[in-house]
Amino acid sequence: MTILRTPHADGSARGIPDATVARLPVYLRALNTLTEQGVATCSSNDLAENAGVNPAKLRKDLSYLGSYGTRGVGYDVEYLRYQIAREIGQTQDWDVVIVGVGNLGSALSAYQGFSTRGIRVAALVDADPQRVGTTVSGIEVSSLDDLPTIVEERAISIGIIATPGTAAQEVADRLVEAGITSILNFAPALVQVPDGVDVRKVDLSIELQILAYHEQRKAGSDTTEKVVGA
Amino acid sequence: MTILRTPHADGSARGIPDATVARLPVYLRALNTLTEQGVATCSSNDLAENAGVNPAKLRKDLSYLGSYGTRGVGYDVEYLRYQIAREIGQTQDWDVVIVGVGNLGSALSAYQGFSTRGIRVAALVDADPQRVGTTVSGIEVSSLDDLPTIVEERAISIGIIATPGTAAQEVADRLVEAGITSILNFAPALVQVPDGVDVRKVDLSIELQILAYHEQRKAGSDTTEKVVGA
DNA sequence: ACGATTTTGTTAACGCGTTCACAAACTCTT
DNA sequence: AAGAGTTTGTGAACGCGTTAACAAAATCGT
Repeated sequence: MTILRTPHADGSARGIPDATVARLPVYLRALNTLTEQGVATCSSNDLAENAGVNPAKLRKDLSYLGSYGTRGVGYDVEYLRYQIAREIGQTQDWDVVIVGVGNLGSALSAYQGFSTRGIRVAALVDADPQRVGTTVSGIEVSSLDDLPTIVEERAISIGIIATPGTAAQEVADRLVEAGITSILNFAPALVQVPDGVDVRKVDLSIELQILAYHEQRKAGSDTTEKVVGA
Repeated sequence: MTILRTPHADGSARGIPDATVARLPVYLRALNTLTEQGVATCSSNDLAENAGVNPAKLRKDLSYLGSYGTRGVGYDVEYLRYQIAREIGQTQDWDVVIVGVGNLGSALSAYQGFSTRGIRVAALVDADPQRVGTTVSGIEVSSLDDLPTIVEERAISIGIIATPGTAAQEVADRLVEAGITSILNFAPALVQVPDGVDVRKVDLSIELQILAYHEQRKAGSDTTEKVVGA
């Protein structure tokens, strides 16, 4: 069996590189900033600076979506914003369910950045009976056992794992079983999922460990590097 | 002026690719898992599976550190764990300061995953006078104005921004001014820092937006893709 | 109307990272 | 001791992403 994607036809489904997809939300935010500043038109240079990327890279990224700029002029901020929003599905709101209402889960449920970006925390779930029934960020916490019902009733396709690492795989299994097809995993553990389910992982300590590595090199370079010549 | 790094001499400072550095903490965790399971020796296949990467990639990554395995046998789990820990500076604890004690900052200050990975939250700082003086996760919240003193006294080199996006640049400036040379930015905003300061960015909503994009394609593929052949 | 200027969209070169494939090196069995 | 079987370390091929460079297309000034 072969799946052919419409190559350039309707304007929606081409093969956009992963690296580009990951930057589209960044461009979206930069465009929002420009709108707030009352800017109606911008060049790729302007936008690239606001997004923190190379202008050529920005133009190449946008070229995967279509030709939404005008040569000699630039991009209409509002128009481009809409085109990108449509491309990444931000013309609608996405309901998500958070599993694990500990410190991190609670913080995520209250996170302001979600609502302004089309993410709505629709349900909270926890395995701990003591937490079930309590209200967090104005949402009543449900039992992990009710996941299938919640997911189906509210047509949720995205789940967030905010549990300890030991529970992550179990939770992932139950999310998939309940019909979730995209998972954002904050637990410090690798989770296995069947084909067709997307998993992204955010590991808070790894980011710090990477910084620590570079710190160590900065400090260590005083002794292990040799400064030569003029 | 030219800076030469010792190419292969003492065993510490070579030019390890960024992509490899980002994976070393993952290997470290996988090795810890193996240790807990009582495994004393493992092959690159075993370890790669635990880390969720291609075995060849794992071996190549490790080859940047040195030759710590034995052909025909594999890797001594404890020995390799120590070598990686030393390479990424995890033989010591790293003190960090968190700026912004809102929902996210509070959650981070209580995050269990840090302590087990050599990260110690040494100080909490907030600009809001109402929060200064309160105790969060057993740590007294200090004023943002005290940042220089705190950073110097406790020899902190890593700072975490957990403020709203609007405050991010201001906080970054003050962190740099206080002597911080590595920043982990959770605020949904781009921060500019001088050369010599490392910044890494974690954007919680972007990760979800990327998932939403793929979800949209999954849903949309019913109509825009054509399934051909058998 | 037309040349000068601006800025996009795109092609081509480049570099980094991943993966394959295999020789080198080790253990185990006989 | 020697051959069979493992597994590492690495050179080479490959692919993806980034960047530079430029032609195409628009505006502006005269």
